[in-house]
Amino acid sequence: MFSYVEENYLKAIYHLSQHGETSVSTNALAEEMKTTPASVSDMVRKLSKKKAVDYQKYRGVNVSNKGKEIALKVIRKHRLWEVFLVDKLKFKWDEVHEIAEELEHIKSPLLIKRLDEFLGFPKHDPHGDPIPDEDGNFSSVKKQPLQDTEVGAKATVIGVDDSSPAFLKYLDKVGISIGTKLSIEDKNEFDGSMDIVLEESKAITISPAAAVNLLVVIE
Amino acid sequence: MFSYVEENYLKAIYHLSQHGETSVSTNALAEEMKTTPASVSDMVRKLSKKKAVDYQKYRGVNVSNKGKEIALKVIRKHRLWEVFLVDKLKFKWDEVHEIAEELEHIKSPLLIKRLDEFLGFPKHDPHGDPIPDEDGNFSSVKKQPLQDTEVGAKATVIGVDDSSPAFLKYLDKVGISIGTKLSIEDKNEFDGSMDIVLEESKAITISPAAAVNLLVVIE
DNA sequence: CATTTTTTTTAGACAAACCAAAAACATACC
DNA sequence: GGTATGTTTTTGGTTTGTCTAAAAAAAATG
Ligand SMILES: [Mn+2]
Ligand SMILES: [Mn+2]
Ligand SMILES: [Mn+2]
Ligand SMILES: [Mn+2]
Repeated sequence: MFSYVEENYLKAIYHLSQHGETSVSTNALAEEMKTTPASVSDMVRKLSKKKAVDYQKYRGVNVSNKGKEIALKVIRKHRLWEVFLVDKLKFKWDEVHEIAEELEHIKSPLLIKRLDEFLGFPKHDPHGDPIPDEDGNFSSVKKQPLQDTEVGAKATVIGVDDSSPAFLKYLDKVGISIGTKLSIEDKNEFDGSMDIVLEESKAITISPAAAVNLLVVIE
Repeated sequence: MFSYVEENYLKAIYHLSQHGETSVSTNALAEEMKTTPASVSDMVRKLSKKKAVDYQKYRGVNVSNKGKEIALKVIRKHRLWEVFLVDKLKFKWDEVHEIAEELEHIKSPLLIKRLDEFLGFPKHDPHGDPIPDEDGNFSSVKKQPLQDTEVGAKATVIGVDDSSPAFLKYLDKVGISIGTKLSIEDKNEFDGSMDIVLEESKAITISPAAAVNLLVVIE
């Protein structure tokens, strides 16, 4: 029905539309998919013909209900496999994304049902992202970038906005993981960096680049 | 390096060459791959250019050392995933082949290493077939079709030569699985059927069609 | 409203897989 | 040894999926 490339496009469109604007531009999508706007235009027209996206020329794209369903199924599979890799096969959280990119395209729905059961119906993946259920529903708490959190607040890390190994390794190094509690001590006007204290009283300073990608929930 | 279709071809060539003749004919391969001789000729030429098969026109194909290595890696992955599906996800032995056909093409070698470890380094898949190690070595006991076994012999079922759901379901129904011990009571000249008694003293008669596909080792 | 930027279309390319029909070949029988 | 027979290869072509450079069109900007 849908090739794995088409599935990847739908996932990317869904992702970008969640993140930023209502409508996803051709150029933004081209950058995300590491390809050219012309290729994106081609594919988007194809997906539109298949009713997987809503698309008006020059107006950007959005997943249709059908497209959203497909995207969420792929996301569900991706995240469940990530849990499997970390919980069962002892991978580290920065090692699983690439492998899950392949596994997410395995078709069998029964496989995913059984995998979900085997993993104990997890609600979040190793990066703190929620796992949609079979119907595409998932609970979302109102998380925010650490960057946007007030001085004096106490917060808990519940996710990351950048799952690159570089960032995840950095977090490991400074001692931050999903569930880490922290308090914001100060923001430095000069360079936008933030002084925070982790639950075990460890004091660190983190850059704005890190702070925008660290998602927290306020206590 | 090799597409999943190429991997499937190599697996099929290896399989046919193990089974029957030294050299695999175009027609035999076409039948196995459910395609036409013309397509096979095409692909075989391509694989030959890539040094994955030894091939002389009109003389049939064989996997090269390189091709054998690839085939055995795919077979290893296939069988490990089958063990995973049956042992961990509670699939039945007749349900796993299709899914493993997809999973066997996932690339990460580390994934397979960890999976092997997670499964406790199994030596055989759910159908009794040996799982090659990382270097492509596997132990093979001298199994034979039940068909070729003498009246009066006692034997243990160690594999099947046909993994189709139809056959596996039939075996479930009559109470035969890997490890079942049985004794051969009689062969009926008339239709080639065999009377056997299973370990729990259950007496059954099985057709030649079943007997050729049931692999046993004599005690 | 004119210039710049963004987006789309056009026109073409490539690669992987597939197949029907024609041609070439091997070999087995007379 | 010649010829009929079945097998294999080649030819020529299709489909699907993806990609790009460059031209054209639309939108945004000042
Ligand atoms: Mn991921
Ligand atoms: Mn993730
Ligand atoms: Mn199998
Ligand atoms: Mn098997």
